[in-house]
Amino acid sequence: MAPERYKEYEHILVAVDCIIFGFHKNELKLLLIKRDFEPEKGKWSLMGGFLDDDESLDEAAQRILKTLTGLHDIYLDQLHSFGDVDRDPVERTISVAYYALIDVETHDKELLKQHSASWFPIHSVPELIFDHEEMVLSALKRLRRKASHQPVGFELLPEKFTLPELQKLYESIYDTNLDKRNFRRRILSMDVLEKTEEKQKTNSRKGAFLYRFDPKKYSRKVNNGDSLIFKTLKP
Amino acid sequence: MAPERYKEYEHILVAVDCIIFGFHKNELKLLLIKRDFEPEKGKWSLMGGFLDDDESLDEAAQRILKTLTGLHDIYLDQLHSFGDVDRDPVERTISVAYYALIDVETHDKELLKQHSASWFPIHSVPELIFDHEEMVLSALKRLRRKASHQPVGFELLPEKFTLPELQKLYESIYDTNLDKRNFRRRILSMDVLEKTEEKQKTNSRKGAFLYRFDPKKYSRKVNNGDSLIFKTLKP
DNA sequence: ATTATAAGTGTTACATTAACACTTTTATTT
DNA sequence: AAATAAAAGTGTTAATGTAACACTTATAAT
Repeated sequence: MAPERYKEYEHILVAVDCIIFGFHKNELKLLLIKRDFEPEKGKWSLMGGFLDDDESLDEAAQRILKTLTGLHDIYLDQLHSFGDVDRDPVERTISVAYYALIDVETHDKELLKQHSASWFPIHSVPELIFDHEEMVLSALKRLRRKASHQPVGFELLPEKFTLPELQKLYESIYDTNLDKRNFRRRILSMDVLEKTEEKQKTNSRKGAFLYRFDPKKYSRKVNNGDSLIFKTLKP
Repeated sequence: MAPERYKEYEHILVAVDCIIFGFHKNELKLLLIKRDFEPEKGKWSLMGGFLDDDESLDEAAQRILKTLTGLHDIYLDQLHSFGDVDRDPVERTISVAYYALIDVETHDKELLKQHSASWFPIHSVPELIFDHEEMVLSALKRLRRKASHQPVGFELLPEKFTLPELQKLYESIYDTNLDKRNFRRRILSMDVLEKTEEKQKTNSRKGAFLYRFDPKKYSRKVNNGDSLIFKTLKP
């Protein structure tokens, strides 16, 4: 006979934390909120909350992110679960971390509604509570790995973007400098970009052509199993 | 004031499941146990158990694996957490999955003590309980990715092994055939193997030289940041 | 008209990868 | 003793991919 419950075992608090990366003003940024409850009230923290009984982990991540920042329908990838006994000083809690890449421009308005969330340049992240710094480092590692296999840039940039912007993005992800000619050749040879006739003149007198990511071409490639491998980029 | 407990939130049962890969008789194998409790008693399952209050996730994985199979001090990597609301029909449970690669020969004796655990060829895995099949597929994917960056073979083979054995291992991981000459050149050029004078004659009249993995050379390389990238192997 | 600034463009040497077939060794068979 | 069968072992070449490198173009501002 099936039991109704695994009675004898410990039930534990399960948290979900969200690591959100953005890209703005040629810098990779991390979204943080000022914690408004104890413990560590007033300190900077990832967006976190507890898993409810009636939602999956993925759903919890969506809900928590939305509640704290207004961001909704963001594609969140699960990163890792953190389970050290003492990671939360209040009570034994495990945390399942998720991460996402978003375009700061497109989502800015939603965020403005909120006062407690702000973007920090990835190199000037303040002290974080609990093991959140470890989570961020782990997410950054994952982002780098992901970026070397897939054209992640497109998730972090607005619909239309220039190649110099895309290059700056990769440079900030890898914290390095890349050769313009090699970078362009590689990106364009992936054949997932569509050039528009518009020029963006924010950064130069000459202006740079705007490109758009072509999701059809992209998904056709991915479905064909063509790995869009974007090998380790070197200066 | 810091609270003593996050009282208002749901406490949930946290399981840990272990996916163990082995390699024997030129085949990639998966370790499973026959479940001896309800629900699904008598069905095949991954090695699983519940997280205790006083142990980390990593520790729980070690303990659970040891309890059910006798295997101890195995390097377990965290895979993913599975959190669908209905994944366990008895009670809402999330499961953190871990995976490991072990050498069947070396650990065989410990396993023999146990009657409920057996190895299954990866292509003839029986029906599994809950979402365990999804876990296995996900682990296999991860193993393939790992194998293309690091010489995983060494974790799955006995101390001394022949190059044809190592090739068979990679072939079974990728489920493909590889060119002998290219394979050998690549493996040997990584310079982490040591050739012994012994020949193994189990598989041929001529006999194949036994090699040994040189952990010093390997860790020196890894520490130098030399990625032992073993690019996608093609036939 | 000049200047300053970022965008844009090609070529070459070098390294890596894929494709490919024959020889060697030795236990077994005749 | 010779023939055979079966897996181990070995190199070369063409094609592809990668890294290094410097000048021209377009345009707003002066």
